[in-house]
Amino acid sequence: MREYRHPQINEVQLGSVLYALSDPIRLAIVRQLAREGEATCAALENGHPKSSVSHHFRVLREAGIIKTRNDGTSRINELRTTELAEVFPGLLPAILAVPA
Amino acid sequence: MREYRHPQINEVQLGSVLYALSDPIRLAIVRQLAREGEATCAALENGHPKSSVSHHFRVLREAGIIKTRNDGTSRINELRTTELAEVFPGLLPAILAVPA
DNA sequence: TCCATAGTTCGATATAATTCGAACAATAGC
DNA sequence: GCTATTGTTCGAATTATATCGAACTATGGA
Repeated sequence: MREYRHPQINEVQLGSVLYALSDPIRLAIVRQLAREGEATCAALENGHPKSSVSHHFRVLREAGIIKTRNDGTSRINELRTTELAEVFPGLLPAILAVPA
Repeated sequence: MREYRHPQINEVQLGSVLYALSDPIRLAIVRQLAREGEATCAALENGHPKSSVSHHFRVLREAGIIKTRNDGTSRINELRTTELAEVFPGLLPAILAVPA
């Protein structure tokens, strides 16, 4: 399967990041990735249909919040924590500190 | 003119705050309020039609980000900086630290 | 090769948000 | 009371987003 386009970290827009994280499903995905480090898409489905979850991953990926790599038939996702801290210091920690 | 409903600070939802701030016009309003402390709606119009600006103020108000009080025919807006810091510590500073 | 697994993409529907003019409301001043 | 100023609300058009089934792609293993 083909590679994904991930934006360069300095192309990442604050507005897109905030928008992506304003959705409860996407925020839950991000919280879980923060806890677990990495996870496949399937591990983050939580009962939602695959196609919906795939959409949300795309939004997170294109906003610059997650990085997805291929591993066999799976995709492994992780937060771009360090890079995001460079351009938006304190933002992700402040969001993740809020109790779910 | 009647008073506005402002949510209690502990009713404020993270998702609503992030959504409200994901819009460029609303973020610009918030940045200007952070610089200037308070401002009337007219001072924040920046060439947009009144009705559009009024809509954005409402979104910000209902998200819990700004407080609006009446002063004659004007409304004076200010950020709920201290209260927001109680429930989402570091969030607003992190956002405002990003260069416009 | 055949089949299962993991995700993506397409397409259609439904819901929500943005935009802005026009009409309205409230206050201040003359 | 009349008028100007400030902002809200309504209504309608446009645009964007979410949702999810169905078809598809790619990989791995028997």
